[in-house]
Amino acid sequence: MRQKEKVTIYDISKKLNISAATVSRALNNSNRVSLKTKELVLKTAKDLNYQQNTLALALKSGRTFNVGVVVPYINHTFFASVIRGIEEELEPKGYHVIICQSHENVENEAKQIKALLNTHIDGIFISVSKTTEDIKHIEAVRDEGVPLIFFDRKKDISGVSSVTINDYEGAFAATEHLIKQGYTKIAHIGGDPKLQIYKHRYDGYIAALKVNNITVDESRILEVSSTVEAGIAAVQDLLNKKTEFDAIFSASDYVALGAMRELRSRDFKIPQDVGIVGFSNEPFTKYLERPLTTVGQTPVLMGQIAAQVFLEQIKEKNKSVQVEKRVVLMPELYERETSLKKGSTH
Amino acid sequence: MRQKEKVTIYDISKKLNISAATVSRALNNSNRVSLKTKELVLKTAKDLNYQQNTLALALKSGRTFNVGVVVPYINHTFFASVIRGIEEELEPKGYHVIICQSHENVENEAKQIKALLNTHIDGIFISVSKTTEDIKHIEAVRDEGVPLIFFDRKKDISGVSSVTINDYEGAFAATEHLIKQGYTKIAHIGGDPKLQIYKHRYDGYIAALKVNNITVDESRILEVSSTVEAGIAAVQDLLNKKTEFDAIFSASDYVALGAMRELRSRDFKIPQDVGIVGFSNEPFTKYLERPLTTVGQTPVLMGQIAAQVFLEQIKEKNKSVQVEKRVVLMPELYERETSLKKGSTH
DNA sequence: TATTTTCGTGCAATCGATTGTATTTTGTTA
DNA sequence: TAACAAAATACAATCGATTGCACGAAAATA
Repeated sequence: MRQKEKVTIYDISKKLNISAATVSRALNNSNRVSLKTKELVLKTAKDLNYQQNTLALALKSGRTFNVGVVVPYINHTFFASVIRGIEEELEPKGYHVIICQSHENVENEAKQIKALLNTHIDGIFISVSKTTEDIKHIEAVRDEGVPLIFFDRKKDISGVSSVTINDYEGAFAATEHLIKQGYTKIAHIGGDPKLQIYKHRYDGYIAALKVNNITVDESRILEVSSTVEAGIAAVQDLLNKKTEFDAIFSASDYVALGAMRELRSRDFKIPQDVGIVGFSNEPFTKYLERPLTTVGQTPVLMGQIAAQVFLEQIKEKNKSVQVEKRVVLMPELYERETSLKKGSTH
Repeated sequence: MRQKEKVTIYDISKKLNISAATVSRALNNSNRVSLKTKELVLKTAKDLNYQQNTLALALKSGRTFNVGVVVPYINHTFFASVIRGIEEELEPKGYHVIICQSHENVENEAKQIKALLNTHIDGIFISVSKTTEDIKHIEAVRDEGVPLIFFDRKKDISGVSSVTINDYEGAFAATEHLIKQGYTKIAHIGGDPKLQIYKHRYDGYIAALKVNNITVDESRILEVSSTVEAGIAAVQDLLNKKTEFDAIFSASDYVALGAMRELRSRDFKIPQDVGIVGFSNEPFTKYLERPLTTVGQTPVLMGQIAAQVFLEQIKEKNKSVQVEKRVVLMPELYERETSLKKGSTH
């Protein structure tokens, strides 16, 4: 298994007795090469199975046509779908998407970004980890002049574009939906408010209560990580403390799943005794024994738009204008069984 | 936002009035450079915030320290976990893992592989798509002399190593477990046997029936794609055709989920009327209202081993020996409620 | 036919780091 | 102190493609 010899433009130039410069120009369809030579070069390139060495090209041009995407977890459908959206937009333009995961760990995130910068990507898309407070590693991207786009989970850094969804409105709609279904003692199991998304969901929840003249009871509000186990623990916590509640608005589908499981094991009836709404519309929510009401976020669209923002940005890179673009998408509530006390509204 | 000027070894060499060659050797800790110069260079490199240009290095050395992983879907926990295993082994050694998805589409797969080869990765890990029959694009990897490792879903190509699990034994154990629970009319909803994994699961199912003197009823055997929807349709199909069955061994957790949902909506009781076993131990299986019995595959370990095989292979690359290594892992049955007619065995 | 313009090509530098082969400097020994 | 070995450093080619500049030949113009 000998390493196959790579064919270079020099091999072509030797074979045709012309200079490598001409071969390069011919391959790039320069109008400074005669049609005859062009055809000859193209044919020879094909015959020899010439493959352009992208490393050499990247070294010379400074562009690699690779972009990096950093997400907390690749196996969350939400993030996987955003990535899909980015791929759909960028692959037709010749870009290759390098996917990295931070595992919700800021050190990992910094490492991944460093590795990406080191391989000279043309841009970075990032949804920051929960533990990301120090943002030196993110500012470093901007400082190197590498286009940077936040999606879903952002940090406020001037000059950096972002594509997010309106978590506030999503949470507001979810909470108001519960209220309209007749629930009044609505608990909120949210996430760390250091992440804007969780802060906004919390705000939306509070606003919906206030608009509907329901007093906010702090004991019904918990902050947990977004895992099934945390959802189980959260319900145990509420029950142990004898906190009254007849509904839960969770900022995560996984937490909602855990909550449902724990409630069920204690013989609470869903949605009769307790109504539940999650967030993200993970695929499993639809197929649960009792399908989960949840807020859907159009992640593919989010990825597509993020990619478009990136493409605009590299266009403008030469002109020394700096444009910061903030796109906010509207979420949609999927009303399913876990919250329909009164029966389907459709 | 000016592009930060990159610091090169030439900048260091100019500043210290020495040649770039010496700087390079100093940075690489060559013993042909005096300790004094070394220290000077290292200090200056730090002061100027020198970052090695990996593109130049890759161009010269032919190694990029990037490896590619191609999977059908990144959001399947199984694949995500394998990737995690690969990362765990390879990142400490300075490698960067580039993740790609084929979306179960052979053309996509070929495109991704081409893109990877084009960016000069040092190796490729792949779990082939369901639609992969023509394997020219995979043979091309081997022919270019790029180390290639199959995991989970493999094709038989001589000289290519693989890490798989023993699907036969997993299926055998799952089926025999159902038999021991008293089920006799066990249906099998499998996948396309063109994929070895599904063929082996089918074989294990058949073998378990035969060993236990249960006649194989072809009408109880279906082939579907591994989605929830396909599981729903499969059960509908069985019922429409009035096929008798008191258990289902599914080659996919997603299909099992769909099957459960459809059975439940028709008022079948699980596990009393119908026992169910899935395959993969996807995280949601544990948290279903009725937790799903399933076959677990140690995917993180699979990734780790695949990475180790890769590391061995690049070591041996220089010596012109060609070693093909086939590692087969043993799966484990997780007995949960959907199959425990007689109650827990523990 | 002489002069200018256009066209097609080649030369050589460049991107940044590595490395075999000089060459210089230092140190050792007679 | 001359002669030589050893150590430290410099030179220059290399990886593969691109591109500004120069040059010669052909074509257009006077």
